[in-house]
Amino acid sequence: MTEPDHPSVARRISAPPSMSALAAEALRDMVLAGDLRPGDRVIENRLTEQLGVSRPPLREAMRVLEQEGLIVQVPRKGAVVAPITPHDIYEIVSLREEIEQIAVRLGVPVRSRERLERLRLAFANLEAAAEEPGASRVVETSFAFHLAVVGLAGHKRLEDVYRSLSLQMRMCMAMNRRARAAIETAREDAARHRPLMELVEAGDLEGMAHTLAHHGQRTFLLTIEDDAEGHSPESRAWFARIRKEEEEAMRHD
Amino acid sequence: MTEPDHPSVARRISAPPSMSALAAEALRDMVLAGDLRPGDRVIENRLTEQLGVSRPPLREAMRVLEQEGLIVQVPRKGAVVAPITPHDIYEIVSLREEIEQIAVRLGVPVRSRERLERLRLAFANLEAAAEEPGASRVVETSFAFHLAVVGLAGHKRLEDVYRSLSLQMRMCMAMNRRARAAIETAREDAARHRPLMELVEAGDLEGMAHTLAHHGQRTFLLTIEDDAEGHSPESRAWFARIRKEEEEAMRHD
DNA sequence: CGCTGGACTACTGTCTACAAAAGGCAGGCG
DNA sequence: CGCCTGCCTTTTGTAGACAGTAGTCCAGCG
Repeated sequence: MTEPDHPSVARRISAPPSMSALAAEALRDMVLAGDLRPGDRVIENRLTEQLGVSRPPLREAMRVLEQEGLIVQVPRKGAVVAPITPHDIYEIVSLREEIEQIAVRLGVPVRSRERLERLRLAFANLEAAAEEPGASRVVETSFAFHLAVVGLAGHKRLEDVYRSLSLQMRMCMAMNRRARAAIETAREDAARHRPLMELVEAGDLEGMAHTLAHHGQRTFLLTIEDDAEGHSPESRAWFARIRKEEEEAMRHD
Repeated sequence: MTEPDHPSVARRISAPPSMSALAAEALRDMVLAGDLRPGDRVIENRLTEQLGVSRPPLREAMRVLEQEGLIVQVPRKGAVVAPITPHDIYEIVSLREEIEQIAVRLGVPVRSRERLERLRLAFANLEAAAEEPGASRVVETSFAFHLAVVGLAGHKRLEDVYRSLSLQMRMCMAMNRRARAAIETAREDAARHRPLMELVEAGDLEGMAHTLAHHGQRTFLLTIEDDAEGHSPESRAWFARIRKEEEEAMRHD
């Protein structure tokens, strides 16, 4: 008779705090907070004593981070935090935007009550965070809101890709020395979410697609230098186009 | 003096045959070949002696397969080959198609010589495989050709997602008892790749986008039952729409 | 003074072993 | 006869240790 306990309650626990999951979360936070910057080596032994876990769970965690695109593993060399070139920025932002468009096209017509409710909750959180003095929660809740918009489609695979891209984007924001500016922009950007929410409630598909286009770029454009190395032909063209559109939009304000 | 060996040649070996990679490949082949069917449990101990590797590399391999969407891990229950519902089919095929559209839109205008060359190679392989009696290589090379089309965009993240979706699609094809029919369709479908290739050479963006739309569906529609369980509202609507479009297209032939 | 060869260091890849938890099965009791 | 409970088996999660390889640094020679 060790413990009768409650054999049924364990069923509800969807997250038995496995060391791997904990390690993954801690590692992800380190990257997102900028403690680990792109290009930094990720040494297993160092991390194990730093996080207080053994190597196997840490390796699992690194696998997760790799899947999320935050670190890359080189076969016999070890792992590094994913280096970010302008081309990567191009990939992340352009794909992210495309996915938002797809999600809206697929999800808005459905108007699932449950998913709409989740979106409203995310919106409420966002507004609450915008009121707070600290700005860190603004970034987090803003990303959560966008994720909830994509979630309207009820498309798991689409959501997974979007989640990864969002994480990579946050890593980029943490990386850059102009991150503070980015956060401020995010706060100002939060005000733009209200009209978006109204379009959702109205079921205005076209309006949402239009609003979402170039919505994230504005925030993000400030976080990088365009004279950095690692440009590809398409990324160079893309940056030029975005900047021009941005200037145009500024004139209209 | 153990071995002077050739310390320089090892540099060129990009793939030191790590046990994990080997295990991943073997496991993937098992799933794609239908030896492991969706819903089957993936027992670690059984697989280790079957593949002749130890548990750690096998776990790494399972992580890779999970990332590819071929298996799912339930925390304290073990792993199973990803079960496929009609809703999953909807997700896979619809997203795959969207990505092809994006890739063409981004990639065709660039006309990178190197990527075009890769595509031509894939096309040559496909034509060669279509001549052979065995049909297995037709499926493989057909998927490779489509991947090369997506590769035109030079968008790594887009390609990765596409690769995953293709693998899941192949798993579905292996799963179904009407797989033989699907393969035959793929062979007939191979003939349709020639006009697509010509559109690429001509740089006809609109034409490609139009040709790619509903291109894969035809092949794939045969591989599933529409009366299966696991439908969602959107998947049901999607199936209905696709079937109608398909019938329409048949009439035009 | 520069280059090349070798040895060293430190990291990753792999394996064996242990502990804990969940599910299945059998036996007993109501 | 059915249900509940306790044990057992199976399987995963975790830990620590070992070997192999790649990169680096130093010393010796040209």
